[in-house]
Amino acid sequence: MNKKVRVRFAPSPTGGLHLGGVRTVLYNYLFARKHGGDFVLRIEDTDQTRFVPGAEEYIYDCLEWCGLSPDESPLKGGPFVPYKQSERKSGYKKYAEQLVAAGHAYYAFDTPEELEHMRNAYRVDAHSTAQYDKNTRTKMRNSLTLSAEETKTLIENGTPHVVRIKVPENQTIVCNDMIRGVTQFDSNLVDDKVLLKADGMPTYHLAVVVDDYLMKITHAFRGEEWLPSAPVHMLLWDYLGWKDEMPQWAHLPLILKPDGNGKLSKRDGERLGFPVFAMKWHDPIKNETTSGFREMGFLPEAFINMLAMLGWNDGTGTEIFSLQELVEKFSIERVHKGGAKFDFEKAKWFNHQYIQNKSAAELVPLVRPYMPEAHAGADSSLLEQVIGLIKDRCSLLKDFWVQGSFFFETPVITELQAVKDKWSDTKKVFFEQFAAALKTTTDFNHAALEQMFGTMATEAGLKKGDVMLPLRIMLVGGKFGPGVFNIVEVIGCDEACKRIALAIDALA
RNA sequence: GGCGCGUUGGUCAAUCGGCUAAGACGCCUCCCUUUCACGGAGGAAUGACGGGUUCGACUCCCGUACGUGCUACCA
Repeated sequence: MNKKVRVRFAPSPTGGLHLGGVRTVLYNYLFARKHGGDFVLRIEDTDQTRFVPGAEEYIYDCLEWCGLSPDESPLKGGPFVPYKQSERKSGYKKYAEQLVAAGHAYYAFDTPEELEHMRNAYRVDAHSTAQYDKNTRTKMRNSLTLSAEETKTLIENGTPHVVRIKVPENQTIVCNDMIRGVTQFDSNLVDDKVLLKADGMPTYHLAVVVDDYLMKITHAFRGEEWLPSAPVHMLLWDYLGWKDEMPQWAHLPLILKPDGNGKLSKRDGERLGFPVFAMKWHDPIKNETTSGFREMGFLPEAFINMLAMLGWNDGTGTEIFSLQELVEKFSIERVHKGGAKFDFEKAKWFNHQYIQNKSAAELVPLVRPYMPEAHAGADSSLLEQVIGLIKDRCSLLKDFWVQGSFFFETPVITELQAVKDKWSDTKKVFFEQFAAALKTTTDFNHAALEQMFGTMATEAGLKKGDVMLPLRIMLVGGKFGPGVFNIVEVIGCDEACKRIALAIDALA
């Protein structure tokens, strides 16, 4: 066990990269970095019926945005090219045949109709379907029931056929998992999975073990949904004669939906108003676009940090970790066994922390893409000033616009009624005088302005508190935002006077 | 249905036999702030159930319940 650590993330490019997928990438990445190993990205596109244009490129983009770039991939290349299973197609057949020759697999010629019939005919009760296994394979059309001659003829005639593993009877198959410890399976309950499909492509089961072997993978991390098929993989490692090279397994817990039960899905995100994909995904087949964490205004570091904590912690209570710190602290043994419900509020909290830890200047280029087009080119020093004023009330990058749009455009007043209720001629006169005073004052900074405002209010026989809120609503449009006089200082005299005048008109 | 996996506050979770059960998110109260936030101080809220083992069990074992995953020529 002193081989160089090599791990892989092996997605099937069929759509957006889901939270759970990114976390699997992350744990692979952390483990590889921690142990000075290699992180491989392998594209498992063996199902040609599920090909989705753009899905592969999307994965590369996601990993890059997350800052989790692989050392070897279809894009980058590496010592074990190609890294796409569709391009490795020709390599799998010989292993399937090797298994047939050794008596660990067989050819099966059953049509979909025949399979369907078998599943119904041999089921033990109404709730289940029969498996293709030791009980039923003797009743099907395969090289176990057909003579060698018949089998040969069928194959030579080009009869569609698959290769199935011949699962042994009465064995206990043990999977030793780094997270869960020992799990045992009764081989009598494992079915004869297809290894090589009729189109010549391997199934996942054959492809993972062959490629993990060929690519010298030492540790295989994947979602918990794979645990039930682990015995098939164990058997394959054994039958192919690679038992000593078998990677160590770790089956990661699932990420569940926040409410109710079940695995988190794209639909839940839509229903509950949060993303489940890392980045925006456009499905060219269904022609629908799904927004992602990036579009929502997450910083990749925060997104990664949040994901790391969903199912793992270092035991100290620390929650904020840089990627480098995660690399140092991460250990697969501390990953939980149980699934975690995703909590979007907590996710936002992580992002808030990261935003607060950045200076306004650092935030300028990050916030800019979330500005509406008309203001995307806003002056950087203005932007920096605004960001500095509002960042502590922003959790997402897109919050900067909702919290600060009034710095850039005259707002629509949504809370006029709150002013109107207590409006008076005295106040009207006061605000007119205040606007006039703004134009002549030489000391245009928030502290001086506030003092002037207070003094004038008193002179007009008004309480400062009675005119603060009206001023805020005139300038901001609603009851929110940073200090009113900071706002006056930033938007400047002309704009402030204009908004006051506009509001006075609206109140008339 | 079968098989696998899991189960500490609403959520994420610490604990690896000594618990008066950390911490974080969220929620509530108060302070700060003549707005809303931020920040500060408090608060409510937890071991699924039943048996064992043990001086002692949230921690170990066995059942039960519940949840979840798989049960495709999909991954």
